[in-house]
Amino acid sequence: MTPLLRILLVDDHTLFRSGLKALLQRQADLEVIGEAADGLEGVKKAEQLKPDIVLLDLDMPVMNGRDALAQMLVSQPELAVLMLTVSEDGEDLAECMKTGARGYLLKNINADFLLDSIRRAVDGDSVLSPEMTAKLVARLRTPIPVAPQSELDSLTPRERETLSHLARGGSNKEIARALDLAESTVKVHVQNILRKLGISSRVQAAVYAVEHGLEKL
Amino acid sequence: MTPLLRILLVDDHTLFRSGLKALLQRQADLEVIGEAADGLEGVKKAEQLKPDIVLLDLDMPVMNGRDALAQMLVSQPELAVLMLTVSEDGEDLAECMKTGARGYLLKNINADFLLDSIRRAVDGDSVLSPEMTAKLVARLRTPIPVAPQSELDSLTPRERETLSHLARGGSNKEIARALDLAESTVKVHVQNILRKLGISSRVQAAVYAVEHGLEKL
DNA sequence: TCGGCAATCCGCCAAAAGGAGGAGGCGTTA
DNA sequence: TAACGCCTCCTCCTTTTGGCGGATTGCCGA
Repeated sequence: MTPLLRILLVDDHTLFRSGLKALLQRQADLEVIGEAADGLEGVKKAEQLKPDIVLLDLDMPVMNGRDALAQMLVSQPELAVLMLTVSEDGEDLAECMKTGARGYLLKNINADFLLDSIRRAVDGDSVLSPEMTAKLVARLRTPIPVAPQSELDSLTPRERETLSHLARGGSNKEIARALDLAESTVKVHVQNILRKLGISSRVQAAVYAVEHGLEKL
Repeated sequence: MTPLLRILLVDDHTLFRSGLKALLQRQADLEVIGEAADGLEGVKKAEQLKPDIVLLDLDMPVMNGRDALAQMLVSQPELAVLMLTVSEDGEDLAECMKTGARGYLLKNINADFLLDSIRRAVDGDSVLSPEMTAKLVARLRTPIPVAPQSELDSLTPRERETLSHLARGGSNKEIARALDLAESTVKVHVQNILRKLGISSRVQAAVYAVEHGLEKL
């Protein structure tokens, strides 16, 4: 016999979960082992129950599906997660698949397609709603323009220099040595960087620097 | 009744065409109106016969499927063309879909999937073999190869989770709140992360996380 | 010439991080 | 059973940060 596939349902609509559960339980090889009504609860249940697959809604209170997905994959990178949502947004799709969702299904799919998708996802395949396949292909045709130059220009040259050293992990004292400054001066620069970037810790500043290709300066 | 879907088969294997034709003709709503054994011939027939959909092989003499696809779309931009091939190469897939193929199917698919795909493609949907969906998604993820696992898998799940929060700029206290832990526990995790990654500050850890695509997790 | 700004420093303070040790629980594996 | 790794938490300690408040110099443009 085929091993039982243990399923976790995460969706904030109780009725939707109930219906889905009834539908899935009719299959001999499927078992719903848990439910959650928001992302945070979903992450916890995924951790506790170690399901074979998670059906995850996108739009939920407390923690949305995207973040929940990310959290689940941190502790269980091989977990099969199928997004099950109403969002036909190509951005949502791309984000989820990039993050590592095993599939992205719209709630308008029929039962057979869902069942088939569940089994395929557990086997390691990626599955998409037909409509979303088209969106993904469209994305392929228009890569992504992106080129945001930003509040980075509001930084003074010295501040940028300080930031680049900061992003390499130096302490204020080390940065001061490297730039031949007093530590107090470096602290002032760091303060200004934080204020201008609207953040509150040097760690965030470092991440910002890396994401803007500033760490190599 | 549903209108007849007029199909053109382009494949250099005669036997494959025969079999496919027999299969398709069994469907009341499908009709094979023409065949071609190479890309050039395929382009001509597509021009003459104005089919609703073309099933097009990739590897063919005289003119390959990619070029034939491009040619067909010049004169009939709205023509539905399904690539039907043995190539599981992600490059082939991406090229064909960029050029404008309506779908990319491997020859190992079953009949039902093919019939379903034909009807969906004519309706304007994009269709992919399940295996190729995974390849496309993988392409989406390429910016972050994730591949260089390295020291990263020396981290325990909890440490990875801690690291991902750290990379978002959270203080130990905030991470503790997020993970529902004591701050002291988070400090232990951070210490272990620093030791395992061979670095000496949380800033470096955050940078490492970002460069390894772990910050969104 | 004056105001603004970048850049350089001070001191002070509370909070956070880094580092070392120990310790109990829990599950897997030898 | 014992050993091991992981997770959890603790204390005690030093160093680093973040966040104030100043201050001085020099440059540039209105």
